[in-house]
Amino acid sequence: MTPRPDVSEERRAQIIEAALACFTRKGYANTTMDDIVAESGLSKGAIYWYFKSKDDVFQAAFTSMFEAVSAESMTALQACETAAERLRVGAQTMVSLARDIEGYFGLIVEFWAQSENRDEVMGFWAEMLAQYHQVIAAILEGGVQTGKFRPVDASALTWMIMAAYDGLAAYNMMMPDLDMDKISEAFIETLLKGLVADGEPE
Amino acid sequence: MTPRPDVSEERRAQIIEAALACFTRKGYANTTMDDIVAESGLSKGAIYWYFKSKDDVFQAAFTSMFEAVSAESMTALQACETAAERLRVGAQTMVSLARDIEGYFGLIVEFWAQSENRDEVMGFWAEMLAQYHQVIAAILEGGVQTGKFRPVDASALTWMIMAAYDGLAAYNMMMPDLDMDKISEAFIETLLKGLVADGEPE
Amino acid sequence: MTPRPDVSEERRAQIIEAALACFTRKGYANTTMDDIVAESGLSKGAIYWYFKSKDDVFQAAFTSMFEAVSAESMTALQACETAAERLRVGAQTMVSLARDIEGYFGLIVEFWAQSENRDEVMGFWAEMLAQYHQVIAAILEGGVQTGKFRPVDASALTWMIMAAYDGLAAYNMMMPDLDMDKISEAFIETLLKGLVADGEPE
Amino acid sequence: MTPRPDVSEERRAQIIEAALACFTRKGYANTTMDDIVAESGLSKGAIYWYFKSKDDVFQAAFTSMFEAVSAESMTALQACETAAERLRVGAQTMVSLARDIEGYFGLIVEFWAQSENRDEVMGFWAEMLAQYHQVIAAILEGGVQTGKFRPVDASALTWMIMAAYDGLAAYNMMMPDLDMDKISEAFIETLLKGLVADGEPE
DNA sequence: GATGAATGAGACTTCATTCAT
DNA sequence: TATGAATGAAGTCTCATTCAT
Repeated sequence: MTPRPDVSEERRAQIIEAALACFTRKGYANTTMDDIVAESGLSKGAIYWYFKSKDDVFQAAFTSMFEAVSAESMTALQACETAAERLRVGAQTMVSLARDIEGYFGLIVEFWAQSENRDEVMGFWAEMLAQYHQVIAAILEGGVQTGKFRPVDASALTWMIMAAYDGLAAYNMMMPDLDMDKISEAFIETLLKGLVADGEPE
Repeated sequence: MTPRPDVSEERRAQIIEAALACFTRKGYANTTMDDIVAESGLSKGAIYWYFKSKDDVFQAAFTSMFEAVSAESMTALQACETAAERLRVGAQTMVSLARDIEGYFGLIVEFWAQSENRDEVMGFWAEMLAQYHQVIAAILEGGVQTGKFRPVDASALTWMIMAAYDGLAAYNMMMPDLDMDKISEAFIETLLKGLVADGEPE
Repeated sequence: MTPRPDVSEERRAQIIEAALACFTRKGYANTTMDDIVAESGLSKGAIYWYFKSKDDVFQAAFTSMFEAVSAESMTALQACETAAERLRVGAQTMVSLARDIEGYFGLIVEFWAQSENRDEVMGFWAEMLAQYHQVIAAILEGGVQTGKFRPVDASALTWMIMAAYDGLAAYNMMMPDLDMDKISEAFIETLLKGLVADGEPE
Repeated sequence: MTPRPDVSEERRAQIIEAALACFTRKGYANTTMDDIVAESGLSKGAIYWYFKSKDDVFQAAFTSMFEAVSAESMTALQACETAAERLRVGAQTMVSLARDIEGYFGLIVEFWAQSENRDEVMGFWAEMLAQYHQVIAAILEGGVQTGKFRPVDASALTWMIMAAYDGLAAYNMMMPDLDMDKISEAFIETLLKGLVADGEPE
């Protein structure tokens, strides 16, 4: 009697993938557990075996996606030499993210907005955003410390840059015709103009 | 025989006020018609006498709020002399908005997300955002035309600024401890540095 | 001060006409009091001033229509010489009725079927049908007494003839393509063949 | 591990039986889903697991009843030798039907009347009535072809016979004291007199 | 007489979750 | 582990009827 191979990780991944597909396609509220069941090819019971609720599936799916994306973008950032370059690459990454996971920020907001227990959910996102914030703030601080950037409140500016790209992702969901590349470029270049210290090349 | 005074406007306002209170407190999905009934002190039938659906109540409530806010900020903007000043005042207005109508962006997204007919709802937001966009883009274009600002893609930049403030509003919902004033200021000042043409005073 | 002319009969007629139009167009259940209000051009309160409920309107409308139709068909019948002729004319009248008041029997049945208080409603129709029955039974009995018709149970046969034409009216409502004239003729002629006594001309 | 026995057919039957009981007792409109829930002993969800709407339950219930009745009467008809005999047996069957499923014609009409989409529902009845029509028309045609019956428009006459018995069923709902047997007999015998060809025994 | 705003009980349906097998 | 039938609370909306003016 060989022990059955452990399929639980595989199953979780299967469910998460299906869930993500449903959520991005139809939003959180409009996705039913039956949708996820159909998309995953598993059974209702199986979903509830691995996750304790619809909320739980959602958070797991989002965490998983977020981790994958983080790893990827980290690699891209590390290849950059200057702070300006990093900002540009970061911006491109965020635009790509919005395109790949269509409406990810809309999902975040929707999920939060319709939560019975907003306080609990708040913690979840706050943590995710904090990680994000740390990476970008480090880029700005790097620029400031090397004298390339004027002294700015890196943390504050970072929040706003993040907000801008997350907001753009939400806009893109509601207005698919926006040219995100053009918008992002106009923004980043102006910002860089404002950031670069006098007399410094980029 | 005095004709009965027309109370319909009063009733509509009563319902809208109640609805807005409920929606901002609990989100769109979690607000039931019974909540609005209780909050307004009217009956279910009365709500449906003045509005044809929950959606309809929401759109009316949101429009009414938007119009009130627009009127206010317009007045503030008209008192400004320079484009830079206008941008600063506009920013402050948007921060105030986020503080006053906590979660307005969540409502927008949630309402959009739950719509059966997203295209229809898109039109609703598109119009609202277009008005918003027009005002801000005009500020930037004004700056460019007077030579105060470098030539920039005003429309693109405007979308991003709007996205940034809507994103910030969303962040503020989920992280109420953010110092929005500081964040907004760091952002606007950097942006202005990047905008102002060489050799020009602000 | 001339006394205001009494408009109550006029109003009742107005309401009844509107109600009949609505009921035949949409059936009993699907007709709302608001439909009748709209069709009549009066107000909700006016309807309830003259009638105490939707049921009441319906019964009044039906009675009124029935009386009008009865008077008309009586005249037509009295012009006939033989019993056979009377039967033929009666048949034509019933087909015309089905065509004019489209679905009248369907309305009767629907109204009965969805009544909370079927027993009460039963009496209403029973009385109407009894009047109807009397007229037709008299035709058959006339034929029998003059020796033109074989001796038959005139009352029983009458019920069935009435049922046939009312049933046809209902069928016509649900299957508008039925050729009622042809169907009625095939029926009446066969029936007359079976009725006419041996050796008698029609 | 024995596989779970499939109870779905049993459940459907359980629901259909409960529904039929409710519908015949109170009519279509006055039967609520809660009535069916209570009568069936199942839960609301269970009903909607097996049927997608109240309409769907009704159609399933009616079809099932119709099929049961059809099978029964077919057997009875096949035992008859002559066309006249068949007509008599058919008539008895129709009277029994009216007695057993009191108000079936009311249900037909009511269901039709309340339909949003009458055309769709028409198809449902049309099919049912067409089967009915085919059987009876075949009897008449058989009589004509063997020379027992005079040449008549079998199809037209059939519609009227059906209408007569459905009409009678409706009358019986509203006037339960009618002696349907006597009425039906007087009718069929007269009709047969009119049908049988000269010089033919029955 | 007449108006029409207001009422509120009640209907159908959805869907996250559970649990016997 | 896995299944999918079963649960039932909760939600939106309709509409006959009432009543202050």
